[in-house]
Amino acid sequence: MKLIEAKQHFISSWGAFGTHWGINRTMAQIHALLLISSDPLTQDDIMEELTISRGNTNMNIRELINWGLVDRLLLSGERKEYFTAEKDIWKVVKQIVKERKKRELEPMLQLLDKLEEVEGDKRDKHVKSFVDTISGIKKLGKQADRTLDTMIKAEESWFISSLMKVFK
Amino acid sequence: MKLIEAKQHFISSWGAFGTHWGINRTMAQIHALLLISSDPLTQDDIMEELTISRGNTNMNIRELINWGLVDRLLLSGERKEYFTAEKDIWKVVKQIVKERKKRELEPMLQLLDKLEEVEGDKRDKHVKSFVDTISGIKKLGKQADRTLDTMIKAEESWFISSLMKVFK
DNA sequence: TCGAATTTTCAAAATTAATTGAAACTAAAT
DNA sequence: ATTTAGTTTCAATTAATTTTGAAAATTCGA
Repeated sequence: MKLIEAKQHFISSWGAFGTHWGINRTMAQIHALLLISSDPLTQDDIMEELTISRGNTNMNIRELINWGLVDRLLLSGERKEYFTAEKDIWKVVKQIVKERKKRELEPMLQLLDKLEEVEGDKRDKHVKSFVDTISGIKKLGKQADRTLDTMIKAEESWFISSLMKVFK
Repeated sequence: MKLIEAKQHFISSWGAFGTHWGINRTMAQIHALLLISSDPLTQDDIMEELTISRGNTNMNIRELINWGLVDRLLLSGERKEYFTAEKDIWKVVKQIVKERKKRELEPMLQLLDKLEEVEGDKRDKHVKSFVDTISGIKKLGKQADRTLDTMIKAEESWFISSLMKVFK
């Protein structure tokens, strides 16, 4: 397979992959493109490469910057802005985990805390079924939260070697 | 908070949560409803509770069964089908991980294997950047694949106690 | 075998999400 | 101060996804 073909393949697959994880296709594609580019790219480069509009490109780059996955780069003597993606995939994964934890897991845990305090007789099977389910989710969720915190702080080498020992 | 109110809260939040993870709102809501119900429910119960159409209910129940998250139940003497969800949240998580691994991670790893073999001089920085990124993703992906395999086989108690020791 | 109860399908409609592109805005260069 | 290159915004459009509901299919009891 030629490089150009392989790149296209990767970009489109990464885009499709993203849609299964609640990330829009274009955002995932821009990320993929920046991941495999040896040099920083401008908005125009990205528009042209992915054949998408200026507005779409701009909004999704901004969103990637919010997620901490892409950096704006000002080259001296150049008026245009350039963009690069973090290439160390372990850092990328940690960053995504960090953001999703903050945006989704933490609010969910707060909600579960409130729901667990529902009024009513705990011996009533309807109440019991509800509280048991909520408690179970909360317990696992809190564990996941702690585990992810540690993961976010970890080095890749540490992650791999430690998990290799345990998960065996 | 009253039970009925708490249930509605949980169902709607679980639905919104699902949409961030590539799962449609209704499917997540039906799953939530079954999770917190003390008894099995019929299609009509679900339709009524969530005020959704028969077709929608039916399709999403089917999808939940495909995912292995919901079981069909035939009560003797009853003509209608009843449905229940696995209540053990650890089993639920393992089942979701198992399916997503099969549907998404494994195909992605296969693709990366092919893309890594791109033609061209590895000293060319364009080729190198591409191959390095692909290799990095593949390496982490394969590690994740192995880790998840072990997790799928694990007991919850084992999971929590082991991880507590490592991630500390 | 027939008929009623129940489940399933799927084309059309409704809803939601993504994308465009032109205008407004901003900031550097002249 | 004005022009110009570049960036951002957002209302309107387009595309994708979800939902409906009625018809078809199936299943079970009489």
